[in-house]
Amino acid sequence: MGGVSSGKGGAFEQDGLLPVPDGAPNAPGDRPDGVSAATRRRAPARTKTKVSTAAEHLPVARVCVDVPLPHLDRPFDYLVSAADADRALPGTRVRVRFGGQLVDGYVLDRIERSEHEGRLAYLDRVVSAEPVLHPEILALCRDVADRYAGTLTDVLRLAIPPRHARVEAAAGRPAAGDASPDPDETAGPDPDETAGPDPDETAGTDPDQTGGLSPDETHRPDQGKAVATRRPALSGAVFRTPAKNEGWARYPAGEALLRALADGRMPRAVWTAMPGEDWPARLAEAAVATLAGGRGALVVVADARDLERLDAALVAALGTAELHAVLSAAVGPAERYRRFLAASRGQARIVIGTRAAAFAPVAELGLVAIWDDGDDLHAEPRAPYPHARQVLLARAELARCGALLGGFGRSTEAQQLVEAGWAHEVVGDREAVRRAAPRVLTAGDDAQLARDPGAASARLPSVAWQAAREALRKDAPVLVQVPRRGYLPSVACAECHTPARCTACAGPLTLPSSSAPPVCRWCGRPAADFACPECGGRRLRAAVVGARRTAEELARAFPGTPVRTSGRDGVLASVPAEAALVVTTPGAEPVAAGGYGAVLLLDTWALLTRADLRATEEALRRWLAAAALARADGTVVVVADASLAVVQALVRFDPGWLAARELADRRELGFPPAARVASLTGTPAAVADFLAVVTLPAGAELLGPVPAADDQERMLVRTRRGAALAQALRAAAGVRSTRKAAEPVRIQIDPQDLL
DNA sequence: TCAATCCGTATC
DNA sequence: ATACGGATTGAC
Repeated sequence: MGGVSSGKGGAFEQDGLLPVPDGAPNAPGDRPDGVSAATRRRAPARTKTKVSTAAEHLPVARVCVDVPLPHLDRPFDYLVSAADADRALPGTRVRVRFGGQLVDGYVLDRIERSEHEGRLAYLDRVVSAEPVLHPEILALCRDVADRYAGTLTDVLRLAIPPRHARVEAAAGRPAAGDASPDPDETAGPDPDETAGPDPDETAGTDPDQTGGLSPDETHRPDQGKAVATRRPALSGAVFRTPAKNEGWARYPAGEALLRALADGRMPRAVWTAMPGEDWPARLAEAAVATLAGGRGALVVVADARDLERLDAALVAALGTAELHAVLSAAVGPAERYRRFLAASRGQARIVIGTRAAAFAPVAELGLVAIWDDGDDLHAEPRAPYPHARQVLLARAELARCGALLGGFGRSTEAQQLVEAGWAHEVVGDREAVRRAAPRVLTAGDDAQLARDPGAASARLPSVAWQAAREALRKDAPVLVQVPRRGYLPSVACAECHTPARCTACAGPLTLPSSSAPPVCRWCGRPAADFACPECGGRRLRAAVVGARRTAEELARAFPGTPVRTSGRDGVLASVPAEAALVVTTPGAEPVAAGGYGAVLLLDTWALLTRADLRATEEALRRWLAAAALARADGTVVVVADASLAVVQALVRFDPGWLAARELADRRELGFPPAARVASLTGTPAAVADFLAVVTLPAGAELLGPVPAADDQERMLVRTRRGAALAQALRAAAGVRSTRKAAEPVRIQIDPQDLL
C-alpha cells in the first residue's frame, strides 16, 4: 500500500506545475483518463449533471473521501473541470459525489490519467483553494494511519483543524494585502524534501523497532536553501552561543547538538534535563539554532502551562512573537485555524503546541522536539490513538531532520532509541548533576512512619517535617506532592498497606464518602469490622488522601504558614520566593522563583502499587518533575522504601539508569516498547468475530480476554512484527466493515494502559 | 404479475 | 454509511 504517500514527488511543486507550457501531449478526445469520447459526450445528455469539460492539464484528482469505513481508505479519482483546474490543487478541500451522496474530501494529488476502469465523476465543488494538506503531512498521516491500523481520514481529522472561511479570507492571501508581518512573503507551501528512501516498512530505519541506525553525523543533503531565504528568517533576533557552563554548554554533547541544528544536519538526541533546568529556554535555543540555519522547528509539549512557558521563552529568544505560531486546542476554532494557516502558509517558521501540533505543517523542517514524552497527555484519545512522540519520530524519519526528546525523566521508548543507536544521549556528567541536584532523603514508607515518634502528623515523617521547617525558616517555599485523589479509589490497611478486600467476595473496598464505612465495590456489602489478613491491623485508610485534606493537615502541622494548593481545579503557574507550603498533584507543580527549599513526595506507594506496566517509570517521572524545581541546596524527601530501584534512581537523579532496567524488564516480558501490542476491545461476540477474520502475523501471541467496561472484553495481541500486525488488523477491520452491522471493535496499538 | 422487502455489493 | 440491483416472498 502506501501508493499515495510515497513517490509522486511533492505535489506542491504545483507552483510550477500548472503553468508549465507543456507540449500538450494529450490531444482532445485522446485523454487517457479512462473516459472514452463517446461516454463523455453521452454523459451530460443522459444525466442532468452540469456540462463540464475536463481540465486540459492533469485532469484527474485523487481524492481522500471523508467516510469512516476502513475498506474505503484509499484514494478515489475524480475529473477536474476546466473551471476548477487552477483551484483543485493538491491539498485543497473538495466536495464530491460518492456512492450517491455528497461528502467532503481532500485532493491528494493531480494526475494525468486514472487507473480506474469505470467512468469518473467530476468534483462537485472546490470548497477552498487553500492547500491545507501538504504533501509531507499527507505522507506523515498515511504513515501514522498505517502504524496505528487506522484510516487516513481519521488521522487527517487530527492533523487539520476545521476550516473557518472568514479567517481564511481575512488572514488573506498575501496578495490581498493583509496585516501579515511579511508582505513580501510568498504564501503557499514549498517544494519539500520528500525524496529519499521511503522509511516505511523497512524495519531497519523504523525508530519503533529495535535495530536502529544512522548516527547523527549523517549530513543532510542540503537543498532548498534558496527557498529558505525567501522565508522570514532571523532578522532582529539574536542567536548567541550561551556562555560557558550555561545553557546547553552544561551538557557535554549540548553544543554539538546546537551546532548540528544550525548547520542543517539531523542530530537525534534524548536529552535528560539537569535538575533545576530552565527547559523552555533550552528548547527555545534549539529552535532558534535551527532557524538560524535556515530551517523551521516544531516543538510539542504536554499541556497549556508548559506551552505558555515555552512561548514566553521563544519570545525572549527571538525578540519577536511573529516568527512562531502557538497551536493549542484551547483557543477557539477561528483562532485555531488562523494559527494553523500561519504555519501552513510558511509565515510561522517555528511551531509549538500540544499533541495535535505534531502534525502541523512547518516549512523546511529542521527539528522536531518533544518535552516530557512520558506524559499521558501526549497520547491522543481519538482514533487511531497516535502518540505525539511516535508521530514526531515518524516525521523525523520522513523529513530527515533533527529530533530531540527531552525531559527530567526518561521514557522506556526514549531509552530504546538510545540503545538502538537511533538517538544520542544528551545528559549532564555525573559530577555536574550531583552539584546541581538537591539532596534527596528517603523517609521509609508509611509502615515505619506509623511508628515514627517524631512524626508531626500521621503522614509526615520527622525527616520531612524537619526539611520543611528548615526551608521555611530560610523563607523559601516548600512543595508537597500528593497523588491525585481518585487515582486509586480504594482503601488499604493503615499498618501494612495491603489492599483491603471484601470478606464475602474478595472485591476491593472503597470509601463512598469520608464519613461512611467502606463498602465492597463488587458486591456492595459494607465492611463493618475489618481485620487485615496480613498483619491483623484493624484500621483502614484511604489509599490516597487528596490535596485539600493534605493541605489541612499541613496547615495544622505548620501553624501560621500560608498554604496554597495547585491541582485539578486551579493550577498555579508560579509561586513567589517566600515561605509557604504549596500542595500539588503531579503535573500541576508551580515553578518557584529561585526554587523550592524543600520538596516532599508523599503517599508514594499509591503510585508504586498501581497495577500498571508503567507504574515505576511514571512514578519517577513525576517525582523528578517536582524534585527538579528544588534549589540546588534544597532537600527532597521521598516517603518511600529506600531499597527500591525507582527510589535509588531519584536519589541519584539518574532516570536513564532506571529506564535501562525497565527496558530490560520489558524485553523479558515481551511488552512495549520491546514488542508491539495491540488491544482489541468490543463485545465478546465482536472480538471473537474479529479474531476469526484476522490473519495475524506468524508468531503473534494472544493474551486474554479480560473483562473491560460495559459488557465488553479486551484481547491483547503481542508480536515483534509491528508493521505486519498493524497491516493485518487493518485488513481485518476492512473485511468486517464491508459486512453490514458488524459490531465495532476498537483497535489500539501500544495503548497507554496496558495491564 | 406486481410490489414490498431482504441481502449483497460498490462507492471514482 | 447509503444507494442501488437482483433475488425472494407475499398478495391480488
